[in-house]
Amino acid sequence: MDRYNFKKVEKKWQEFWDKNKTFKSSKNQNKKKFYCLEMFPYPSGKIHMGHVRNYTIGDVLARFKYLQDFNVLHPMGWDSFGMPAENAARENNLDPKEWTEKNISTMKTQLKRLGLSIDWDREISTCSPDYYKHQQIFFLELFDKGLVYRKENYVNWDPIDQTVLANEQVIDGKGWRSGAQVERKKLNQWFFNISKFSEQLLNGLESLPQWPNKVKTMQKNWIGKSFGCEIDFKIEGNLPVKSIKCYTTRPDTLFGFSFLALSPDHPLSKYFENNFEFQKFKKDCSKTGTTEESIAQAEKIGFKTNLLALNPMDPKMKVPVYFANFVLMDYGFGAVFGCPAHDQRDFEFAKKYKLNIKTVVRPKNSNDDFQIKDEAFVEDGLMINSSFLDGLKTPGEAIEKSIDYLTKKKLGKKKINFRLKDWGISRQRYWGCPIPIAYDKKGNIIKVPKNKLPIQLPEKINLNTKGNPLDYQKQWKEIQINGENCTLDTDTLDTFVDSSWYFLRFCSPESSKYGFDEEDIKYWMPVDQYIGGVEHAILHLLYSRFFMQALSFEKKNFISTEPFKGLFTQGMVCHETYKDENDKWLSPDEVFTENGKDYFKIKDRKKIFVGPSESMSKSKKNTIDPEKIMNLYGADSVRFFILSDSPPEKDVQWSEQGMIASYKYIQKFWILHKKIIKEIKKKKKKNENIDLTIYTNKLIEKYTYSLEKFNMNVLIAYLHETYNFLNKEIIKSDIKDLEENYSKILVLMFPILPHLISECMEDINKNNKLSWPTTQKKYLEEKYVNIVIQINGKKKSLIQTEKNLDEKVLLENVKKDKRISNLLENKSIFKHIIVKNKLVNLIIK
RNA sequence: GCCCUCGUGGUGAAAUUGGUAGACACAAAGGACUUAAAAUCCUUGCCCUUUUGGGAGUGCCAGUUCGAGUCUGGCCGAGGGCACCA
Repeated sequence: MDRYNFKKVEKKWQEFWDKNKTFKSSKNQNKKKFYCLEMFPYPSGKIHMGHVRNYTIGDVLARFKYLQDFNVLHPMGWDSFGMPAENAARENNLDPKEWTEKNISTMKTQLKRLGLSIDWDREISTCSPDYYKHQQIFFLELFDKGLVYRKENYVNWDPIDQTVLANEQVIDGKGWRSGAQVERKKLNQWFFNISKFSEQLLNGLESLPQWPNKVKTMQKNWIGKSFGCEIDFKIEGNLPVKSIKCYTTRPDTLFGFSFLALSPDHPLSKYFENNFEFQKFKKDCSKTGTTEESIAQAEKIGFKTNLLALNPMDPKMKVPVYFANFVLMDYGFGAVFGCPAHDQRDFEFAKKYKLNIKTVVRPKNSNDDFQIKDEAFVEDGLMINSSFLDGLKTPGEAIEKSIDYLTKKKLGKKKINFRLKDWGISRQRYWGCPIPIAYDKKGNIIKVPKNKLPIQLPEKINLNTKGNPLDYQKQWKEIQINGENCTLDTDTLDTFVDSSWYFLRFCSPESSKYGFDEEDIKYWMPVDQYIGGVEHAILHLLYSRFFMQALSFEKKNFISTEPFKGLFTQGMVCHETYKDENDKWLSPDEVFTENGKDYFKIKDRKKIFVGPSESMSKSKKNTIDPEKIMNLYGADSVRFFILSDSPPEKDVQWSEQGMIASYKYIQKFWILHKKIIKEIKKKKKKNENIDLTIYTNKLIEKYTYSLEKFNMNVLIAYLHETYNFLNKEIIKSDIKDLEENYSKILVLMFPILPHLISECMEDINKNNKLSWPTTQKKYLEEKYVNIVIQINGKKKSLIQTEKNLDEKVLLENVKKDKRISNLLENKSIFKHIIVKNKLVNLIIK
């Protein structure tokens, strides 16, 4: 018998789908729509296994929805702006555009080989002027709505390369190329006012039941709503400063106040600019870089001023004012009141500068003499040493009462605070969307008029310059606006902006007037199922949600301001790691094993070290190239395997054995298929085989259930089971309803193995219009059922009975069972529990 | 430190939501077919017993229940997230 030739078959069907535009989608008001979207890839060169997993999951769902007769939108595009293009271009003297386009073409071919049901007519690329033109229009719209503004912000600055570094380009506080100590530098940058929508973004999470709780929790924490109090501290000293504002969530601990700490960037720092010691202190702070993590790891340092802060609870209590490196300007008012006894950071700071530490909260199970010792006490407790607050429960009562007091005395007031910061969108790079803003000679901000959009990136420019390459483009920068000579902003937009609205563009990829067409949006949006990596749980998803808010702000033309109704985050693809005796990473191609335990280098047969399985990455060389695998085993096998071993939300372990098993499944299924076709075509009189019909109906039920729950690994198990069943039962005799049942089973398999099943379908009915099978109730209800018999809750036996058997008769049958009757000897049944058609539990003494 | 998630055979994992634990697959061992190998198929898989059987068992300890992998509390362990968030 012929082997299944996946190369021929897969090519045949991919060409068929292409030619017939099988997956082309258009609005159809008579049909229910389903918008299935996977996170679009960055065109880095070739697709990796993570893409294979992501797009296979999405494709199975999309094809399932096609079969359920939904009007499916399943598009694909390219997140094609970003640093790797610029880096690759610098390293190999290439043009980022050419590099990107070449990668897109390669990866598109690879995705097509996977057999995805994509409507390629909607393909978009964010680096295309057709796309970013609309983004520039959005930018100006948001500018008009007051949602874009300019302010100074710190960046990672590489003093040797004279360039701004991304956080990931800072390694151990040093520039990745130059190795120079990274400094903090202030730059004027553009911001989206995302914090304006803090409340909406937080509340919106409540309306997303089809999102993983994990992601919602992460976003909730990121937005970080807190209830606290704003306090005006009166200040005494030699500066023209009367008061300093602080935000606190613990006003109850004010009686333990022992210092006031300001961020080094606090406005008051201007009075110390000429102070040599302060300069030195600030320089020390700036060495730590801009990531919060690096600030976290730095030792706590401070600079003492001559100012004194008065305790609002008792103005006679005066404490010193410091600048401290652990206070962030971005949060609250850039000033905190220090209560060392009940905050660990304050405690460490107070220890270092020998400041007063006064305990004002005690644990519930101690007495009023309680004193904190080696660390701050931060748990719930009762107030002590705090005048009118003494004895109150804290937090809770004590916080409420202290806020009341401060409000009455007009020293403070209740305040809700969010920790969500505004989104800085300026990037000092070439390969991004130009910002449609220019400056006149006086430096005023001038919007680029719409008829001059898009501002296109200059092509084929020299990238081997220090700093931002666009700064050197003198001709390009010059622009005439209203007869005046202006200069373009040379920064480009954060690539997260590109991906914050691409799902809208997919609805109207051709619309030239505006980024999307409102009628299209009304029909297709929201995305019914969004699928991607959990690494985008916060930023990309939050920014996209913000974009919907911002675009509909003062407009309300969207059906929903939430872009993604359902979200699924898939796990990573992992592989063992290998290292040689010199601690160098080895790729799986470079090693071999004979017993599955000990691994050796192919080159010199030296033993190597096997590390833990980790997510595939180029740096660890533990990647498997999907193209190579597809050449060896075909697309259907890869699709089958990538779903088989683990539930999609968990990490999956790549296994060559598992891959081969998937390949074998397809081969043996093909052989079985040919046998079944032969059976179907026989003209003999056929026998009734109710078992097959029952099996098929049950399969349809549980298969659909698991698919809807995204339990794709279970689907694979069912397919194995189905093969085993068919292989055993069917060939035995001529069966009447074979064709009908078998074609239903094939439809179930279609989303996972589209090429193989298309080929199989051709043997049954060439012009079959496939649709998802439904079940017939009468075949799901069985005549006989298995009843578990328990004694004192433990399984002892199993009997088969008629369904819905009378309880008395059932109990008679149970007692007749040999094993049970043995166990019942000399015992009396003192209670029985019957779960209908399932179980009998006898309680005996 | 805070928040979240998860602990089931040698391995990846199922378990229709409180009712037969280990489906399905990988690996291993034994066997069948073969001159042989490959391929394919079958059996086994914790403890006691020659067998028939019996027992234990879902990280650990309690609890609720006729019955717990599933629910509750405590502990232990692993993984993930975090922006020192005042």
